[in-house]
Amino acid sequence: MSERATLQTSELILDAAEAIFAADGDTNASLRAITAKAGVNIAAVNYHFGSKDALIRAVLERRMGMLNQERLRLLDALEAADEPPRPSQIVDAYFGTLVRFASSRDPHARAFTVLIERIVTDPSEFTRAIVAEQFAHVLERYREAFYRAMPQVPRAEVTWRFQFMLGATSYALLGTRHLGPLFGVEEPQQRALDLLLPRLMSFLLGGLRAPLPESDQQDRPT
Amino acid sequence: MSERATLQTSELILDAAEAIFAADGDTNASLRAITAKAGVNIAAVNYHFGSKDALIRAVLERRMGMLNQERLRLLDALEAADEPPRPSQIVDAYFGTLVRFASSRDPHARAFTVLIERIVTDPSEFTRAIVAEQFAHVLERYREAFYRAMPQVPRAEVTWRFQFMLGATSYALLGTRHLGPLFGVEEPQQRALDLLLPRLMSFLLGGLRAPLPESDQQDRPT
DNA sequence: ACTCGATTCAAACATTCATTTGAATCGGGC
DNA sequence: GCCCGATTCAAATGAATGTTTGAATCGAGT
Repeated sequence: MSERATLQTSELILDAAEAIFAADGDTNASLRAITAKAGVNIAAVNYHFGSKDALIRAVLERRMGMLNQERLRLLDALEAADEPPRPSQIVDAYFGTLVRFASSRDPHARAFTVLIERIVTDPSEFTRAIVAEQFAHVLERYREAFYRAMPQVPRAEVTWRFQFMLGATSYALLGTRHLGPLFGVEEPQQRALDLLLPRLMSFLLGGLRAPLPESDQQDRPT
Repeated sequence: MSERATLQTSELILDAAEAIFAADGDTNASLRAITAKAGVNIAAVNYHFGSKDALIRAVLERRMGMLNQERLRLLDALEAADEPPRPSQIVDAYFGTLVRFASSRDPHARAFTVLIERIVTDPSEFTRAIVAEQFAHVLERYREAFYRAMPQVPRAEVTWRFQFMLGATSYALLGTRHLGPLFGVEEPQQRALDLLLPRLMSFLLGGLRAPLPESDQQDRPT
């Protein structure tokens, strides 16, 4: 079974790596732990992927494509409509997609959400570069969609608020398992995720539509 | 110089560790790199601190105390006033303190800000436990201050919004060096930090005061 | 001038890691 | 039924890590 087996072990490794990277971090996770969880030999990683770095890249690229695809699909639909999309619709297309991904019944998808959120704040130049490279064009399209939907707000202001929204969403997702104890919040996991989206949406839109800070005339129009 | 020298090398190590932990992450940073930067012998770490873990704890505790002190001082002042503190004042006392810390001219303080923000999302149980243990009582006091300042908002809602604000602030601080390239934002570092606080404040208050999500009657009053 | 505890230092130790190696094993194509 | 490329495996390799060791060095107290 030369071909079936290859796919089998490759995906066994990818699944195990996804889970262990999410739990322990990418540099902290050892190939021995990953291959043990996958039930394959250590050398299989280098045979199928070439190196640990290549494995990390493969794990990330496998799922980021899904996120990108869904986000672009929703944005295309919004922009194809008669009326120009409203900010709340863009926010839902971008952040709602991620939260729904995190709320998925698929434990692999849930693990990946934690992984991707962590990597954005990671110190490793290598992993952040992968994420940036994969997300760049989607972020660009959404940023421009926000610009068009909020023409009265200076672009620098919109960019910052986009970034703030990313942070709030990141903590919302990481929080249910990492920050929760810090707050004493103890809602059941799945229920917390179900309630999360409307709560997060209210907050994001409130922040996005907040009055501009005083005396913030940009002095350097781009 | 038995006593002077001890303080000297201890603090040389702490300063170097702070910088390298912030740059590379705590598990990723090696004692050899730290002691090389500090200009001391490798064994000095174990002699003065006992272990790498103890060094990490020492680095964190040294500065978290400052943050806690300032945050409690400001909150005490607010609560000692005639009128009860308004949400915007509490937000400024908590998040403004952090941003001002990050905008400090002291490069050590700036490095520490990045370090602490990273650790909150770290996979390592060990470091997160230290941060949680150090911050717990301050978070608790601020959370209750928000409860009192916003009696009409359900407590669970306030807690979540507090957490969203933490995330937005975290990305605001990490962002100027990590996420910036991802957006193509290229403002000079210091100027970006000066403009950051008013921008962040508008966003946080907008989110905090946003209308409640529909159909969010809590069904389980605590 | 000397002694003694505190501190520094170079070297070694034990462990863990990613990666490589070369033989063993598998299974479809002739 | 046999062969050969693809795949798996146990074992070894070499580099990097935190920690320990024991001798060398320092400097205040007498």
